[in-house]
Parts: sequence; C-alpha cells; structure tokens
Amino acid sequence: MLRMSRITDYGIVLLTQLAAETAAPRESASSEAIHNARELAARAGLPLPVVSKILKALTREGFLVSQRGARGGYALARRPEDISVASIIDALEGPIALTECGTELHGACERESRCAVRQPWQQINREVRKTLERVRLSDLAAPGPRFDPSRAEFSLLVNDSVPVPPRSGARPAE
Amino acid sequence: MLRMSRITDYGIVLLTQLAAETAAPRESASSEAIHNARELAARAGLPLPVVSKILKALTREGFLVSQRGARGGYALARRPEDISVASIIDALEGPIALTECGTELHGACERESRCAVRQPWQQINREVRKTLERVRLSDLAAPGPRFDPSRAEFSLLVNDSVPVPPRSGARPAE
DNA sequence: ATTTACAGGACCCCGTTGGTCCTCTATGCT
DNA sequence: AGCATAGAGGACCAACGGGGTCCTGTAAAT
Repeated sequence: MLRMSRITDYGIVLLTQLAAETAAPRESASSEAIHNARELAARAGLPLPVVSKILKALTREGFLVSQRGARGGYALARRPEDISVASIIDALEGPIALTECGTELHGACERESRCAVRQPWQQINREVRKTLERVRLSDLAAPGPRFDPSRAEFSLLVNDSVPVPPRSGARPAE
Repeated sequence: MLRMSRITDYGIVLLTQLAAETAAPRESASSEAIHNARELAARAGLPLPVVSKILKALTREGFLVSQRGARGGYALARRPEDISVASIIDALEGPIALTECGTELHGACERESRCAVRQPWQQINREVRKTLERVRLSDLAAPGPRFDPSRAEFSLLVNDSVPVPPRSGARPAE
C-alpha cells in the first residue's frame, strides 16, 4: 500500500517525541533535552532493542547526537524546523522512489533507454518528494492548532505524558 | 524505499501500453484497441503468467474490459485521461497510505487516540494522494512534449514497436 | 572499579510478493 | 459440431527482506 517501512515510521515517532520535548517547555539548550533509549522506548510503547537500533541509525545519519556512558542518551542535533520528513525517510529508507527506475541513478533497469514510463515516474517522484520536504518535524510536534494543508502546517494534540504508540503491532517495551 | 509493489508498477506499464495504442494512431473505437495477454507480455518483456494475473485484476477493478475466447483480449474500459495513477495504485495495492494509521479507518492502531503523529500523517497522505491523482494515464502515454510539473503533464518518448521493460528483474516472456 | 548506556555487529524467523500451474469456461473459426 | 484460442479463477511455492533479538565492545559518570 505504498508503504514506508515500520522502522521509518517508528523513527519519525521517536524524533517527534524529542522535538515535542524540545519545543514545548522552554528552549533550554542542553541537559534537559537528553533522553536515553530505554525511556524513549517506554514512551513510544516499542521494544527497546528496536528503538535502540533506530536511534543508532539516526545518530549515524546526523539527526541525533548521542552521549555515551552513564546518564547518556540522545538529543536532537538540529532544530525541529530544520528537519524535513523527506530527509528522515531518505536516511532510514533510502532515496524516495515509488519505482526503481524512479531513482535518478541509471543502470537499475537495463532497457531504460526505451522505457516509456520512466520519465513520468521521475517527475512523480519529485512531486511526492517536494510534498514530503515541505513537512517539518516541527509540524509533527507542534501543539498549536495551525492547520493549512497547502502550507503543510498541521494541528495535533501533543500529549506529553502519555505518548505515541504508532502501530497495532507494537508491544510494550520491556 | 517508499516502494510500490512490482505488480502495480507492471500494471501501470501495461495500461500505458494500451493507452498509447489508443491515443496514437486514430481514435478507432473498437477492434483495433484489443490486445491479448500474450502480446502485451511480449511487448512489456514480462512473463506471461504474471501479466495475465495483473490483467485479470485490472479487469475486475474496472480498468479493462475483456473479451474471452478466440481473438479475445483486453481493452481499456475508460479513456486514458479519465484514469488517474492514484486509482490504479488503489486498485492494485490497496489504499494509498505511507503508514498504517495514515488510513482513515480506525482501529488499526489501538492507542491511536493518543497518538501524536496520526493526524499529520493523514494530512501527508492526502497530499501525496492528490499528487498522484493529478497524474493521468494519458500523461504517461502522451507522445507530445508537454511538460509542466505543477500541472502534472509529462513528456516522454513513446516507442511503439519496442516497448517498456520496467525493471531489472524482468525476464523475457515465454 | 562498577555501573550505565551507546556502538556495532551477527543472526534468525516469518510474512509478503512475485511467479507458476492447473482447470474451467467462453468464443471464434472451419 | 468440434477444435483451437484466450480469459477466469484459484492453489501453490520459493525467495527475499524486514523487523526483531542478542552479544560483545567502549565511553563516561559516580
């Protein structure tokens, strides 16, 4: 169904949690914004090992900064409004492309030179990507009821204490 | 990578072939526009059984009309400009949704009432869907160099005799 | 030194997807 | 009438990838 992988879904949820925290109370720069994997997993209602894996990936990809050792954890590396949903998907899922030949890279499909649908697909992919680029992490985390579809500002309830279980498959963290 | 299934990809290629045929030479209504599965498979460079399966599905879903028996085959049920890419994806792949809770139907995610990212995702899905709805089969099949991203009109070469192998995995039909 | 947490792997199971095949029915042709 | 063609429908299978677990190493705080 035109799906993203679950990992990406989870990743966005986790980043949203961090972003909400960051945005909401104060713009306290440092220590308040750090959260360890266990805590984030619990809040998201996801198994710790999975969350851990995702957080590591997000760190490698530059979305998070990590602090090792006791009292360590993760914090956003950039401001939520500087992180687009498209970039998260790129990082966790590879380049956004509905079809293989939708990628700009050549060679994936051998007879691509004669393919009639290749160019249109690339165009479609660009459109979809633009849509996803307009949506920022701050839009997902924003508590205010801003809501303008064409500008991609969304409203939602951020419930700080009881968060964000994304899918039916999610089991309680342990 | 935010992928569509290969079946859907193939389906769009097949429909595009039919559409190009319909549009290009003349608007001959009837007998010229019918093509059997074997022929379409050969032209697409895809295995016949797979193509057959897809064509059956597209018929069930109302995109094609079929003629059984000798000299039978398939033809477009509607005009190419009345068929959106979104509707094809819907038919072959289920509802367009990046995440499960992106669907409008409830109950998929048990704790959806408290989920912070649900509403934004629904919005995002609607945006993506709108993009895919603007693209019509006629845009994919059109030989002319119309090209206006914002209006979703695309240019491409339609090579009539040697067509449209979609992916690297495709083997010659037999 | 001990404990807490992240880093980076290896590993494995299960579902989905793509692909095949077989039988039945409808239609055209001779 | 009978044969050949072509779609309908469904069972079945095999490969791949995703998501989930676990283990070992290292950094930092107390």
